[in-house]
Amino acid sequence: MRLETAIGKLRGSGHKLTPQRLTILEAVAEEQHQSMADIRNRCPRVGMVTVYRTLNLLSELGIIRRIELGDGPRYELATGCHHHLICEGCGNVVEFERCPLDRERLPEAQGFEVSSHSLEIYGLCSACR
Amino acid sequence: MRLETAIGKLRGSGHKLTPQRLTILEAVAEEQHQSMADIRNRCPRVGMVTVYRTLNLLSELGIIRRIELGDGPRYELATGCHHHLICEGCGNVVEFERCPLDRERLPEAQGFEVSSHSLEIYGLCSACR
DNA sequence: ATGTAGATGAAATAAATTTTCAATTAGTTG
DNA sequence: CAACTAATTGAAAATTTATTTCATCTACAT
Repeated sequence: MRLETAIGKLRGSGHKLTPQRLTILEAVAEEQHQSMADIRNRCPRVGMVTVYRTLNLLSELGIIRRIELGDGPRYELATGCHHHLICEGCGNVVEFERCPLDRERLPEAQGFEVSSHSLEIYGLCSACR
Repeated sequence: MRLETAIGKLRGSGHKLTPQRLTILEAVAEEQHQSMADIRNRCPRVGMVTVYRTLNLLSELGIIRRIELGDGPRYELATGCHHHLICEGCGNVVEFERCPLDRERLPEAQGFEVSSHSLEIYGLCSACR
């Protein structure tokens, strides 16, 4: 999802676009799986309360998503595909692009309409093996 | 992973098997994605501190895993495959068994040795559509 | 049975998150 | 474009969640 789409969703659901919200959105969009600390560092002038509230609002609207990769909560834009490799040795996380999902085997048959997904693959990185 | 395997891992890494740890392990094993509240309800006689410490220990040992499905942290046995359908409308979560991953497309080539994974599929359940 | 390193839990502490509420502002309306 | 209003912000307080401390206890090796 592009930033513009996110802003459209926000406005479309009757919320105001404030400079704070824009800053936070940009912070989350800038890189994958941002921690609270990452986000607050990128938004030094936005009050903590607003950061928490905005992350909750954006999550509820389905614009961003909270994920767990081993340490605390992290946030990402709720785009179609996220794939993470998580090393159980050193805790390092890297993304990869190529989607290993077989669409044929997705459970759409149950009446569930799939919009996006997040995949966490656990194992050992080459350094830790 | 069966409970026995988990116990083996725990002991094998030089930790003691206490009744508290066993209770907590059983609580996590009993059902998928258990919340802190779920776990504490199932372990009423185990002190809060021990619950937190044990969940951290078991996570570090790779026996259990912390995941995020929309509300707070949840815990599961770190078995090979977990697949969740998360409705963005009502927040409901259901599991499904059939693994939609195409092993061929997993990034083992990068020297990463895959041991397990967790997949979260977001969308709308039939009721919310 | 005994010894001991490791484990537990109550209390205190710290960290993370939410609520409250007065002041501010985005976006509409005249 | 000035005025209005409901939504938003943020400082402080409150609450919730998680960790540290430390005296006591116990699993398990001997």
